[in-house]
Amino acid sequence: MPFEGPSAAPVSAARPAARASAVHFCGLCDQVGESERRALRRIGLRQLIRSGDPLICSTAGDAIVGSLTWGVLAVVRSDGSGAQSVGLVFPGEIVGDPFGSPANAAVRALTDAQLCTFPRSALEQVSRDYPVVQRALLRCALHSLSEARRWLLIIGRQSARERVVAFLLEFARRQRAGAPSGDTLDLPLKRGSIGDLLGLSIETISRQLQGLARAGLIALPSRRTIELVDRAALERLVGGRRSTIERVMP
Amino acid sequence: MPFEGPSAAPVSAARPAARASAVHFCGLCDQVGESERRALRRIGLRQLIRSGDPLICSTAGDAIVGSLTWGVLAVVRSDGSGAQSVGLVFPGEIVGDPFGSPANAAVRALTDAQLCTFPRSALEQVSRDYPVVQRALLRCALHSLSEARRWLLIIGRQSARERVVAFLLEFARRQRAGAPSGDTLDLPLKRGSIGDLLGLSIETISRQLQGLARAGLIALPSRRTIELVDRAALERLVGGRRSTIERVMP
DNA sequence: CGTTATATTGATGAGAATCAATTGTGGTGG
DNA sequence: CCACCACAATTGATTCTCATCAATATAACG
Repeated sequence: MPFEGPSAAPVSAARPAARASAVHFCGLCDQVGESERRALRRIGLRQLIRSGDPLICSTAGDAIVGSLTWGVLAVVRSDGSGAQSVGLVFPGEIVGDPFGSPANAAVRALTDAQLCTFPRSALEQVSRDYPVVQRALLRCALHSLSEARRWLLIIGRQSARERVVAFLLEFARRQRAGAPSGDTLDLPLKRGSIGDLLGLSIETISRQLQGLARAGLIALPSRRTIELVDRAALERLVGGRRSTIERVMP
Repeated sequence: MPFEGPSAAPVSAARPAARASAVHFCGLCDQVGESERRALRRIGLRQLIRSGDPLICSTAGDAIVGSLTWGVLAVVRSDGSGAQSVGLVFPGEIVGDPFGSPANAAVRALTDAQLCTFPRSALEQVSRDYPVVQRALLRCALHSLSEARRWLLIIGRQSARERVVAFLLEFARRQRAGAPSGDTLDLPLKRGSIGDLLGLSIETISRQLQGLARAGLIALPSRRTIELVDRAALERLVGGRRSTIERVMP
């Protein structure tokens, strides 16, 4: 347990809001100029979340919008029969609906995580004063949409094997911002969560991983570590389909 | 064939850009004031598209963004082995990526359709001058994201029966803006397209529809018409799962 | 009225869910 | 340090759903 503070403890937002190393193109604070950043810092709050904890998405009746600086989050739908993930959030991406009603957001931390949170209304004011912020938000939304579409393609028609491989490559891709050229994934998900995400059962995930390992395409040194041994072969497995991924908006 | 003009024929953009009846909250021209609307009208072009035609997403190297006024579009990914839809576009929603590279968008009309198209760069200029436009774009993007997440939930874990029912209800919901309280759907999709959208085969779609009809939940008066006879029962079929749909953004 | 797309229906098989049992992995306290 | 426990992961056996192949049937259309 890397964190010693209480979970989701607010921390004074004194420093610049983003670490240069762990963010990619979609960060909120990284797409804007110095003055906007100051304004954001003024209303932002730095939060630490412990793995497994839910993100509190509203404070005092006001929804919040968060910009993840490190860690991985999952967007989940929790109905009676267990939770289903519908997406992941990686560093640099944002979570929470700048317009939506508060309270019906469900986000859970898959790893210990850190994010800057902004009260919805305050953020709105800032984005009125600084159009660039508005622009950054739009970019983020479009990015998330693109990722959601990506998942749709994977979930839609692929076999279990293809889904698992796609997941691994996807995870490697999105995580790479933090750990460059990593052929060793440190998966923060347990099998069940992967299953949720891919629409497969725990057992199927396990079997597929073992199968891939037996085929020599990956290695499973520890329970939560996966090595991409033969990345080329893995990409060939999902290859035929990845040709024209589109960055469309509707 | 309702349209006589050539497909995708540009039409002079003389009138106000939206018909009041067929749009809902996410229209581009309907969320902004009069002056913004004038600016948009100046750069917009009205286009008619024939059912089945692809939307040309770039003109002269510049991508376009379109705001659908009526009809239904599908966002498709077309790889070697046939097309797969990843989403529908209903009146009032927009299509095309305001930031993305041109040319790799794939959108096809499912019905005859009409939309206002804007050159990407011109739209960007307008949204710089009028922050409200930027805001409207963000709203649209978030709306689309929400819909994409919805699909993810449906496609993710549901059985064929549930998916088909969910599709019908979803379609009824989204189409209702045009035809209020419609328990009679005029499906512009052929079975194959539904299959694409739901990740099911043509035959399965057919079987499920027939099954629902035999159970008395729907009626199939004609090939492209579906009546929701027992909407309550239909909603019960997908019900358990729809509880906490979330409008989240990450 | 033939011709071509589209839809329905049936038979079969592959793949994944499910049920059930076992094996690992940490964590705790005796 | 080891026994013990709760939890995660693996493995096997079985069932069931859906894709696939194949054969009509029904429109749609010139």
